[in-house]
Amino acid sequence: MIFIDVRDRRPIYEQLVERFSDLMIRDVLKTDSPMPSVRTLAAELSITPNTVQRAYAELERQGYIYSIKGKGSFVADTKPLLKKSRSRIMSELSELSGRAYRSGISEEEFVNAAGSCYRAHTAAEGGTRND
Amino acid sequence: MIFIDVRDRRPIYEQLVERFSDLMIRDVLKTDSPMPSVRTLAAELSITPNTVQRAYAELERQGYIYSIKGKGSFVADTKPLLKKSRSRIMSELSELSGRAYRSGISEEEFVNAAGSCYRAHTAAEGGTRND
Amino acid sequence: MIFIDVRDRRPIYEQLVERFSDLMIRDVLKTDSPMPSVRTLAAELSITPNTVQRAYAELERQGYIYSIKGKGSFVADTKPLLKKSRSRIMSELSELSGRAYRSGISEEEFVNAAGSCYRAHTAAEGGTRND
Amino acid sequence: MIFIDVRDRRPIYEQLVERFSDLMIRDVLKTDSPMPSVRTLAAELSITPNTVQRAYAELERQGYIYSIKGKGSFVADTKPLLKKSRSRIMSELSELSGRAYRSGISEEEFVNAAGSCYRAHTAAEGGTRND
DNA sequence: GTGGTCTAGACCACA
DNA sequence: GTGGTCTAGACCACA
Repeated sequence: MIFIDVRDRRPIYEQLVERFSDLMIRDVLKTDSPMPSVRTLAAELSITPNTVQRAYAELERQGYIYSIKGKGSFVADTKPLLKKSRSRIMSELSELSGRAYRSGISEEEFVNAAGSCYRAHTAAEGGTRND
Repeated sequence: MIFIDVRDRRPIYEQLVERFSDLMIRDVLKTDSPMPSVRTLAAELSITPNTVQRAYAELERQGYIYSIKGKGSFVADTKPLLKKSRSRIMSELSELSGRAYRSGISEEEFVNAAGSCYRAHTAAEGGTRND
Repeated sequence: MIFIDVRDRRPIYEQLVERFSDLMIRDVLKTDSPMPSVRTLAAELSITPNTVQRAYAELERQGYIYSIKGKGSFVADTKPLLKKSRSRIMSELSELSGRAYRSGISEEEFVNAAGSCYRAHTAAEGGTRND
Repeated sequence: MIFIDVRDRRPIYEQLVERFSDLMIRDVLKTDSPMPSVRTLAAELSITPNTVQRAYAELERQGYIYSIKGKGSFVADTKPLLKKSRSRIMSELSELSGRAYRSGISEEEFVNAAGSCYRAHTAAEGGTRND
């Protein structure tokens, strides 16, 4: 379910954070369901528990999971997170479009770029997701 | 040519920076043409020379104008600036579209939002530009 | 005895939870005395029984009331609840004062703020309580 | 200047974050001045560079320092941070005082507790600071 | 068993 | 030189 992309130049822990948060947002991992234990996942991916731990710590900091000492880590309710994330994206898009306008980028150019940038991500992560 | 929007909650010097850089990017103000002197502009806009000075300092820092002691300020060549600005906008748009994708925003929704955000800026600043 | 503040922007069920828990903590509502039935209270306040139900469910979850099927809801013993709540408040106050100290807030400023914040709540809720 | 308290049960990296942010807020460490390098500080404190790195990462995340790869870490401008921190503390104090009021804690009790909690922190960290 | 911290050391990219 | 990531392993508190 979770794979590490060796060609990806980003650190492993960052990849893990993205993969997991993705699965939660798409509701593949349901609220309150248990995450694999740090050691289990480390063994499965053949990486050190430290790196998994780091990813989990970041996921917890961002509100995607909650950890209970001695019990394990669990998927948090990501709905409020999603809402906040969306509204933030929209406000950044607004700021960005203003700068685009002032840099002489036309509406057509801007909208087209938005579309092709978006599709680039679908392609890039689509493959990984189907594994 | 330059107007201050009293309803705009941003500081005046920031408005001036935006208005001037705008005129340069749209090539209304040509490279090497002289900027109005600090005192002249301050008198015209009925604001303190200090505020104009601050705007000019910021424009110089950003590379939009250059100053020659005893002669005044002049419009810089903004083409390289523009190129850098555009490529930065595109890379931010790419990063943003990835986050949109991962937040469950569809391509259609993202592209539509890009368009309407852009048009919001055209409407808001359109009046100033035609002067 | 129970009023809804239409100007209060919080959801009605949350207001109900606060009003009731308040009355229990101040011992206006005694342990084991019956709560008004869901339908009665809903009619009295001209709100839907659903909202009252939600407030009661929350009060039960927090330990303020207990429900007996077919008989109704009753006020729980709130003394242990109170003790826990107080000790939690004190530990949060301790944590907060540490952060205040480290943010350069003086003892005088902190203590004064504590007092005026407290009085703000007395004023705001004073009216409701006397009814 | 920086010491680790072995009796402190909190993790070392957390102590480091607190000590450093403290020094910045009290303006002992000035904006843009260089932080000791990760390796230097690790050697000085006889701990592993990893732990220092972790503390620096947290300080950067919180906005206290900024790091430039290959150049080092530097003290950030903490003034806006301070302002935000203070306003947050005040709003939490307000929320807390409301809960105190509703838990039957009197104004006098609350204000006194605020004072003695505050003084506890002065005492606890006063000694460390003078070293 | 679980998460969380730390050690001692390696290697990378960047300047 | 600098910060940043990772390994392989130890130990702790908590359940």
